[in-house]
Amino acid sequence: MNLLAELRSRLRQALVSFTDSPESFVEMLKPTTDSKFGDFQANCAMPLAKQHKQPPRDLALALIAKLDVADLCDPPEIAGPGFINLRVKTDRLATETALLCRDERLGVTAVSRPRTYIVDFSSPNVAKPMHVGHLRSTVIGHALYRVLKFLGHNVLSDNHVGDWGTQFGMIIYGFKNFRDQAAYDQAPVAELARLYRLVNQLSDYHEQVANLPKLQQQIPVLEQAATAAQRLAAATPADKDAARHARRADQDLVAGRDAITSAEKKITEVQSRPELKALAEAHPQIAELARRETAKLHAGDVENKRLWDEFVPQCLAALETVYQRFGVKFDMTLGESWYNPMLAGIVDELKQKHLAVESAGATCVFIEGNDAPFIVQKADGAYTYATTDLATIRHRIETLHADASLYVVDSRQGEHFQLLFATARKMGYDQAEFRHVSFGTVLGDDRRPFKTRSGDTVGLESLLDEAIQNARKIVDENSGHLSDEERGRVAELVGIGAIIYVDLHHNRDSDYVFSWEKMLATNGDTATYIQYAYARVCGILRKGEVDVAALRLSDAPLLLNSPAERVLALQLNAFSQAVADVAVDYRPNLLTQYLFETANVFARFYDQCTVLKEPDSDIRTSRLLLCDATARVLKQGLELLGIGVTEQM
RNA sequence: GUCUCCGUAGCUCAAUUGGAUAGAGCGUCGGCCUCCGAAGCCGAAGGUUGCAAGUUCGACUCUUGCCGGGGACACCA
Repeated sequence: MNLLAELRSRLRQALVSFTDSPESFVEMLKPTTDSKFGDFQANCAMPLAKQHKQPPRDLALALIAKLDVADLCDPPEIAGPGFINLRVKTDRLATETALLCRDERLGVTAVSRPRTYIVDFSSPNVAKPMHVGHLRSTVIGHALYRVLKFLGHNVLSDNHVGDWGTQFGMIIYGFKNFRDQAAYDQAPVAELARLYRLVNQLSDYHEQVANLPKLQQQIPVLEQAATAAQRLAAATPADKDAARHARRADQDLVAGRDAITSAEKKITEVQSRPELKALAEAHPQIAELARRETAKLHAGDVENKRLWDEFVPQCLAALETVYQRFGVKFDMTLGESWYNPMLAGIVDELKQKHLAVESAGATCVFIEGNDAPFIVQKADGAYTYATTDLATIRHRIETLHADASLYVVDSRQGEHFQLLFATARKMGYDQAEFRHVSFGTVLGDDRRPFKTRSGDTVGLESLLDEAIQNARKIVDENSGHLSDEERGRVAELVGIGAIIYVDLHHNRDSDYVFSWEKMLATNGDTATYIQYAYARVCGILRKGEVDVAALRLSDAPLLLNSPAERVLALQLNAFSQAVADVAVDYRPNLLTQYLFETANVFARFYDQCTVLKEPDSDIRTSRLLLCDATARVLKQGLELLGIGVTEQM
């Protein structure tokens, strides 16, 4: 039984004589913030009292009189301004826990009305190797996918890869002009990645060379503006606008100088290397030519399409190896190219419905309240990712019959999704839920957003390798009892688990600072801590040669005589709620938090209650039941997050 | 200029969406292995939640203003 849900349901019944809309008050029943207040607290008496113009404690008293929880709780107590504190009867907790220990799904009941969810995550550009910037989408999306599925929903994961954009023009251009055939034969994807970087760098070089004079000319202007603004601000100290302008002008000047430094750096990088310089000089129009290759591909050029057909499967296969290491599987990988045939139809429909209009040569949808247009066709006739995303929505709703579509994408794309969803609703797709499950940026040590262009980005593969290597060192120090092969397997679980956990345990809205130290940590609030707790429970069951199947089949009672046992039992009963909470607002960190607490509560239990050495056989059996259930909760919970466990480490 | 997000312990982050004394981890200091796995447990120090007003029984959370920072803003996805 989900105790919280049950108590809320009881409260709902009690509330009918106090309010017509009990739901918001029902949700004010929560686990206590401090165990001295009992197990659950209802905070609804205060706001209700206000509605009824009564003293809150009086209202709390009246509410308690209507609240039928005698079978579940000790008599409710009123505390402070009108908090109602509930403490679950220990014998009732014991019988509930006994049931939980026998339940295959650990108290998590499947939803009564399953929905069809599409979870859209990871979605890298197939032309470039994945880097740490792709971590969050992949890891968060995968966790949500597994949680929703476990809750009984019908869930499809979709990797909406970028396989049709300008980057392929660059690769094709690079392939035609710069390829190292031997390198390509040996490691095609690496060679393609090199070609992409090369073409990108050369295009960038010419752009910077062209831009630099303009940037330099601007400096005196900016300097003048800054001094003038400062003078004005100094002359009128009370004028806040003047002060703000002065600061702004200062910032603009700094930004202008930074732009020059950055441009100069890019230019010298090419010029300082003769072979690069020669290539740059030989290909002055490279950016335009690469764009033309893209256009030819889109127009159906035979040669470019042949190259594309050759490249894409190899790129996808390379991505697949990374996903395998993370244990991620997609139900579909429908990239941009897949929607290509539908794009013209989308634009036609938008025009027909008078949703799209022409503006400056481009076809745009304007959403009231937004200055920026939603461009569905560029002036040159090319479609954009806006068009693709609309086609994707149509497919998901008309063919896949999705009730909800989750886009696990960087928060920087918030405006795009706002416009996308608004446009989709105008097109008539207004029944389904569209949700941008946004997440914050991964920052560098300098607290600045991780830049992909800088060249210093950490590849996802090397991140994994490093984590596993580091874990291996720690495993070697700690696990003399394991064979070489077993240690390798454990190091992989620990290393990859650490990475996944670091990402998931942050609130997804927050930015977080990438740090090797934290990525590799195996103590504290980490996956390793929980995996270790799991291994310790398994150690008990193994040493005791416990037949867990028989144990679960037995009708042995749960005995909760010591505080540590009671706390553990309560914690295990909260599993179903923790899983459900993740799905409410798509927040996996609620589950990492729960699992860390569970492991922590178990560690205290482990410290305070002997199991195998317990002389009283009833108590021993009861504790073994708790151990078994703890192991299963930890394992199930970590697996929902995409993290594996091992019985020995 | 418009829009948007953020500011919490030395560091990295939470805070059940308005609840009781703001919590974890790391780091620091101090205890605990003749006892089921010490990758562990227990304890201590560490805070004017950027600043100022307001809303109310009650504010990290909501409102306004200010300070500081990130990000997005017409043809890249």
